[in-house]
Parts: sequence; C-alpha cells; structure tokens
Amino acid sequence: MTAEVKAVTTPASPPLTERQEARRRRILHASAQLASRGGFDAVQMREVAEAAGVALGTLYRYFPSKVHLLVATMQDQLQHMHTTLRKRPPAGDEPAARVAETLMRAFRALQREPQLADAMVRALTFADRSVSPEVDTVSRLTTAIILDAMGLEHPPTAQQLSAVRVIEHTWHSALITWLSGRASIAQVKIDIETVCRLIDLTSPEKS
Amino acid sequence: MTAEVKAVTTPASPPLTERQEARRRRILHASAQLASRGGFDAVQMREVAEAAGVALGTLYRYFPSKVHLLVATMQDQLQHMHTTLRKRPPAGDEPAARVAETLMRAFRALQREPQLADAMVRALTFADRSVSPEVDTVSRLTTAIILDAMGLEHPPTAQQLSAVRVIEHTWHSALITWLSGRASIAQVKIDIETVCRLIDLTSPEKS
DNA sequence: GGATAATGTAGAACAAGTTTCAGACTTGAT
DNA sequence: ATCAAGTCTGAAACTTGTTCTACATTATCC
Repeated sequence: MTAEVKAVTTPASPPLTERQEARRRRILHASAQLASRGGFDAVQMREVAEAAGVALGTLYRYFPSKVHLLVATMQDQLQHMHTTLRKRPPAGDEPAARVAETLMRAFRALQREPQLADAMVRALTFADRSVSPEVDTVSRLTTAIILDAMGLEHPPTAQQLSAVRVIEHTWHSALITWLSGRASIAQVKIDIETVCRLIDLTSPEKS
Repeated sequence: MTAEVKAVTTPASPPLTERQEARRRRILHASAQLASRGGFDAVQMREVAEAAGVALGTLYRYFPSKVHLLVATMQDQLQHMHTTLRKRPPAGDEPAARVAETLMRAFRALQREPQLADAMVRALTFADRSVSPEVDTVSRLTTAIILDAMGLEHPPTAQQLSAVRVIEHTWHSALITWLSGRASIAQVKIDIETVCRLIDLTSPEKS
C-alpha cells in the first residue's frame, strides 16, 4: 500500500536474559509512572529504583543516567504511539494534511499525560553527546512516523527528507514552548500546520 | 529604510544602584567566561560566585537558578549579536535569502564559542515554567533579528509571523542537534535554508 | 556439580544546585 | 547623624544525581 519503513529498534547489543528483560521493563514502567505524576523532577533515581524493586547500582547499570532513562522511556512510548497511529492512518488527501493530522493526533495523546511529555521532551533536548545514539533512535522513530503519514508511493527525495527534518525540529521545539507554558495548544497547531506546507513545496509536480 | 522594530529589553522591575549593576555585570561576565571554557557543566554556581567576587547567596538573589543565569547570559549575548548584525545587513534579494544569511552568520558566531553556545542553548530548552518570562525575552529578541533580516516594507502579516515562529523552532532545534553532535554544520545549513523557503511561500504575491 | 566471571544488593560517600541563617554593611528618609 | 529596611557575606545544611565498595546471587563453562 505505501512505502515500506524498516523497523526502527535498538540494536540490542548483548541479549538479555528473561529476568533482565523483566527488570528493564519494571524500570521503564516505574519511570513512566513517576513521570506521569510530576514530570521531569519527579523522576528521582532512588524512587525509580525502589518502585522497580531494584538496587540503585543496578538501575545505573541498565541506564547510565537519568537522561538515558528518560530517553529510553520516550523510545518506548513512541513505539507504542507508532503502532497505534498505524492502525488508523490519517485521512487527508495531501501528504501535508496527513502529516499535520498525524502530528496533531500525537499531540493530543501527549496532552493526556502532559507531565510524562514534559519529562521525556526535556530529557531529549537536554541530552548531551553521551546520549546521542539513544536520541538518534528517537529521531529515527519520529522520522518513520512522519514518512508513514506522508504515505509516499516512492522513496522520499532528498528535498522531502529535508522537509521532514524541519518538521521534526518544529515539532520538538513547539512541544517545548507548549510544555513550558509559552505557547497555547492552538499556537502549536498553527505551527505544525505552517511547517507542513513545506511538504507541498517539495512534492514532485502534480499537474 | 525598513520596518521599525521596537527595542526588546528587560522590563527592569526595580532600578538597580550602580554597584548592583556592576555586580550583575560581573556575574554575567563570569558566567560567560566559565561557559566558554567547559559549557553547561562548567558553569558551577560556586565558581561563578567566586569569579564574580560575590557571595553565593547574592548570586542567587540576582539569578534564582543556574538556568535563569544562563538564559540571562544568552539575552546578553543576543543583544550584542543583534547590534553586530545590524551593522552589516544581509545582501540577498529575497527575504528568505536574507534571513538564511543572517542566521548562518549568527551560526558562525556561535561556532567560534561552541561551549558557550552549548551552555546557553541547553539552558534555554531545559528551562521550565519558572523561567518563562526570561525565555520569552530571548524569543522576542530572536524574532526581532529575523524580522530585521527580512527587511519588510510593511508590518508582517499573520502568515509571515507564523513562518518566523517556525524558523525559530527550527533554529533552536537544529542548534541542539549540532551541539550534541548529531548533525553536521552542513546539515544545519541545509535545515535553515529549507525552512527559510517558508518565507517565500508566505510573501504577498509579487508578479 | 563446582569454579569463576558477571550481575545484583545495600548502603555509604561524593558532587553540585539550592536553601538557610546569623551577623555585617549600605542606603534612604528623617 | 541616626535609625530602619534592605542587601551582602560566609558558612553550613539539605537535596538529588552519580560513584564506589564490600558482599551475595546468578549464569556460564568445563
């Protein structure tokens, strides 16, 4: 139906045992739980460890910093969102409209858990070089969601990829302004719709 | 020659005495100095206080948090940049080209002090609600720089302001990807040029 | 099944942002 | 000049992310 998108998952360096997988899952769950309550600040490493039933040292073995943990949490949530979004593809006629619709859907999902969104997005933009690989994974995941929404017949052109990059930039930055109370939901909507026009601009001619 | 832009400065709630103004200045200078050395992490409140010859408590009276301090540092630097940029206005024919040129000039300035850029930009995006007014000031300054570069004859339309917002989003987010080593300088250039096309898209028709 | 390396635990210790407090210094009004 | 209010200092205390250590548990390999 549409262009294929390769699975975007972690490279999974050393295979984890079952108990380890379970620990990892408990940690991510605790992280998301605490984040939903009070945002970035409420995710305190000691509390995450306790809630996950794991020693502090172990938590740090799995996730070498709070930012790593929250970025991994975001990966997790994004993966969910990607599959959810795929179930009901956007309805618009134009690629730009479909992308805007998809992002607004994602935005509404974030609005339901604004504190969680806060924790994840703040971690993402605060991440330094040591978290680059993980942040990159999140970025690829986001790109995949947008490309999916475009529903291209052919592989995207370089121009289209540039447009997608800019859309991602806008998406992240607009989220931040919303989370920090400097932009309304309506304003974010406008920004997303504005940037999505770039897609039309880079579409192969059509008439 | 071009549309007027109102001065964008801090509201300056209570007027400071001379000694206080001097203290504030020493603090900002120390902050920028330390940031230039080692980025965000190198700006340690105790060190800033010592370098500025001020007690820790005083530092916190002037700037209620590290993020406040760094955002104020950014205000300061942006103000410099704004006046510098105004001296040699961009040469392009189209507004889009002029904005892109201006932003690339700013980008090159940041490249000369990448650590300082790191500290300021990380603080900016990490800022929570308590810093909103200060972040807003930075945002207005950035908007002013971009509108200046557009060199409009008339006050900007709503569409143009939307485009400027998106450009700002892209600018900030692209900077972050560059600072965290996930995007090359060339890539940032492309992103800026890509988003600047939105300006042409929103120009009143011209032929 | 036992040696051994890797992983996990509990808890102390450390680092840097932030708060607090008692006392000294400025400032502004009278 | 003096008093009151506000400001600054120095130092300690507190919080939370991060690291370290000594020991227990688990996994792996022969």
